Amino acid sequence: MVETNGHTSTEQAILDAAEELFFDKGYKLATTTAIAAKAGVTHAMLHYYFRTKEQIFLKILDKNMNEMFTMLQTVMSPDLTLKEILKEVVNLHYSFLSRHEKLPSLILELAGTCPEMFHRYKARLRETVDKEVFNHRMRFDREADAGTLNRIDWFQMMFMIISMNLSTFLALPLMRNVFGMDSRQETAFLEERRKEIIRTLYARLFGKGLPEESAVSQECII
Amino acid sequence: MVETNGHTSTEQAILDAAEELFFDKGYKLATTTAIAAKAGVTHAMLHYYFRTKEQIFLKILDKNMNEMFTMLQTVMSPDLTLKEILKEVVNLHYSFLSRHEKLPSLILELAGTCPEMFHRYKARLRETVDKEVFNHRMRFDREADAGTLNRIDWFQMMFMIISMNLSTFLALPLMRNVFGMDSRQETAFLEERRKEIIRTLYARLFGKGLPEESAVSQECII
DNA sequence: CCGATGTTTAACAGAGTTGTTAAACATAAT
DNA sequence: ATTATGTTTAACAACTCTGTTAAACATCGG
Repeated sequence: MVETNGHTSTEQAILDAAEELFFDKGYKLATTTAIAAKAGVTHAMLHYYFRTKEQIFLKILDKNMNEMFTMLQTVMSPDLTLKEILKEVVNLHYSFLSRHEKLPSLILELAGTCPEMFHRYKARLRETVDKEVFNHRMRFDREADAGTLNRIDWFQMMFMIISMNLSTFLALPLMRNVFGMDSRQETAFLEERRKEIIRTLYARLFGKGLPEESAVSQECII
Repeated sequence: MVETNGHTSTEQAILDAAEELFFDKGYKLATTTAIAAKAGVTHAMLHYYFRTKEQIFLKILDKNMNEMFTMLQTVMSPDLTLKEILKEVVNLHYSFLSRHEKLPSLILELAGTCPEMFHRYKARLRETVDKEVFNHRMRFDREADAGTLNRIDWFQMMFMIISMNLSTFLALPLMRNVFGMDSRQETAFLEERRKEIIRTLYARLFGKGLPEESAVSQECII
C-alpha cells in the first residue's frame, strides 16, 4: 500500500484524523483511540506507524509551526513604506489565522499544560523576534524622531498587532456560542474586525493631537 | 467539625484545592483524585460533599462568573465623561483580570470543549451586553455626530477593549515561557501594557486626521 | 454510658486511557 | 508454491479516572 509520496494511505489517514482531533480537543483530550476511529483503523496502527501519541503530535505541530515561522519571516518585505508594511503584516497574519483558526488556542494550551513540549520552538521564536527587532526597530525610531509617526515602543506595537489579530480568532468559538452567528454574519464580522484593527493601528501611529497619555516610557521588555 | 460559616473545614479545603486546580489545568484535566490529594483528603470526600465533579466545578465557576458580572455592571458609572468612562472601563477590567488571571482561558476552554456547561451564563451575558448597549450606544453616536469623537461601531469598540485586555493575560504564560520574565519585569510589562491600551483607545477615538481607512460601515453584529 | 448523627476511610466497580504483542493477513520476489 | 516482508487485527496489560458502598470512626445530646 505504499504510495508515490512514500506514505501509506493509512499513515496519511491517521495524520489527517490526528490533526483534526488535536486542533479540536487539544493535546491531552484527543485520544489515540478516537484518532484511530476517525481514521478508520485500529488504534494499534497509530502506534505501529508513530510509536507514541507524543510523536504523532509533534509531527503535526512541527508542520504547523513551520508554516507559522515562514509566514513571520516573509511578512516584512523591506521595500515598502512603514504604513504599507503595517497593513501587510496585519493582513498576512490575519489570513494565516483564518487558515489556522485553532492553532493559537493549541499553542496557549501547550504553554500552560505541557511547556516542555513547547520548548523546542523557544529558541527559534526568540531568534525570529530578535531579527525582526533589528531589522525594523531603528526605522520606527527614526520616523518617530522625524515626527512622521507617533512614538511607540516596538515590542508593545508588535504585541498589540499580534494580540488584536489573535484574540479575534480566540474569541470566535465564544462568539458563535453566545451570539449564535451564522457563517455569513461570521464572515462579515471578521472582515469588519480586520478593517477596524488597521484603523486602530493607524490611529495610534499616525493620528494627530493625541492626549497626553501618549507619552511613551523608554523601558523595553526584551 | 462544622464552623461558624456553615462549611466544614474539609469542605472549604476541597473547594480551595478545586479552584486552584480547575484554573490551572482546566475542567477536564483537573482530576477529582488530584483535587482530593491537594486538599489532603480521600477523593471519596469530594463526592460525599459535592456528589460529582461537575457540581463542584459549577459552584466554583458560579462564584467567579458572579464576580465578573458584578464588575461588568458597576464598570460604567453614568456621571462621568465618555473619556473618563473609557479609562475606568479599561482600568477596572484590567484589575479584575489581574485578580482572576486564569478565568479567561478557562472560559475559552469551556466554550470550546463543553459549551453546554457555559449555557447557563449565555442569557445573562447577552442581557448584560444588551443593557450596556442601550445605556451607552446613543451617547457614542451623539458625540460622533457632534464631532467630539471619531465614529466607531459600538460592538467593535467593546470587542477591542475586552480583547486588548484579555489577550494580555492570555499571553502571560507564553511570555513567561518564551522570554523568561521575572516577576519585576512582569509587573512592569503589565503596567506599560495597561497604559498603552488606553493610549491606543484614545488615539482611535479622539485622534485627529486619521487616514481614510477610518470610515466605518453601518452594519452591526448584534 | 449509649445511641444517633455526621464524617472519613479503604476497597471496589466500570469505563477509558496508552501501549504491547502474537498471530493472521496481504503482497511481491524468488 | 514458498518464503520474506510489511500490514493489520484482536486480545491483553497496566494504569488512571469517576463514582459507590459498607464499614470504621468521631462527636455530641440525652
